[in-house]
Amino acid sequence: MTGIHDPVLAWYDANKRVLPWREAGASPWAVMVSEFMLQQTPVNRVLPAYERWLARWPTPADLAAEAPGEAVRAWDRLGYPRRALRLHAAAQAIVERHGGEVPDDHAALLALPGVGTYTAAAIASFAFGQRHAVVDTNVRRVLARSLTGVAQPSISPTAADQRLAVSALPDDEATAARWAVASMELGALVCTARTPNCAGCPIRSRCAWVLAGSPPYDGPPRKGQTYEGTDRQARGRLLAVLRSASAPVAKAELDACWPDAVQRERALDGLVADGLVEPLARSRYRLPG
DNA sequence: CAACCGTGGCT
DNA sequence: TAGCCAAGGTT
Repeated sequence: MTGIHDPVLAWYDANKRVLPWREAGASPWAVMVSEFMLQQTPVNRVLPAYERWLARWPTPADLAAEAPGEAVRAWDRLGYPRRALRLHAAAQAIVERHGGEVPDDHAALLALPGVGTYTAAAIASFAFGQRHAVVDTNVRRVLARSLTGVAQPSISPTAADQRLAVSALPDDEATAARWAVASMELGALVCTARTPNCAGCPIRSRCAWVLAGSPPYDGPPRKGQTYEGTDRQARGRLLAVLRSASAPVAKAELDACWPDAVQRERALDGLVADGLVEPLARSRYRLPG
């Protein structure tokens, strides 16, 4: 399996995208911001928000000093706005517990709000050059195909995925760090979910899935996520109104953005419970101050 | 652990 | 067109 390292690393050097968080001057904080934004949001949509965010808050302390609502507003339409709240809380934790510096320790990273197994490993690897299995959906797919020989990885991450990724990690720290980005980039650009570009793949001659004749996916059906008419959509509508408002918003204005009163109240209550919306006196609402 | 949590582009 | 998918985390 080590046979796949060199071709993927060489492919990466020749084909990697130029991304701001990969520049030599990118700080650990910049890497961390990018990782939060990239959780379930495509690169192209992250780029503008990322640039604005770092220009405004170049250090964790800068963000920590702001009201959380400003983070939610600056999050714009990246989706899953709780990530903005968690990034803000993580910035505060970094100031309080780590002197304002993004920690380089995996366990310390994992203890931050909004940082799970993947993000902790990604920051430790990308920002600090450490050796970690950085297992995201791209890497799971690359390993599922090239090593396991199946069209798609399991629906949700498993301990087996993690073990496989650990076993595929180069021994040398610097090489492991390069492998982490490179294997992820291969999954993003070539070994894609829908229509992989196997003709352009540096390891097609060693890929277990290709060698098996590229058999189609035969696992359980993937749950298609509906969106129309869901609480999520209602929450999105409500929050969009509050994001664009510069002053507290009257309840009546929120009522106008979603017809079903029961669902609307549930969504609003949920936003308040999540800390994304702050209720004020006289039935007015705003982003948390 | 399954369900929940946004938003938009692509096929 | 309607689904599928996107650098996950939390409960």
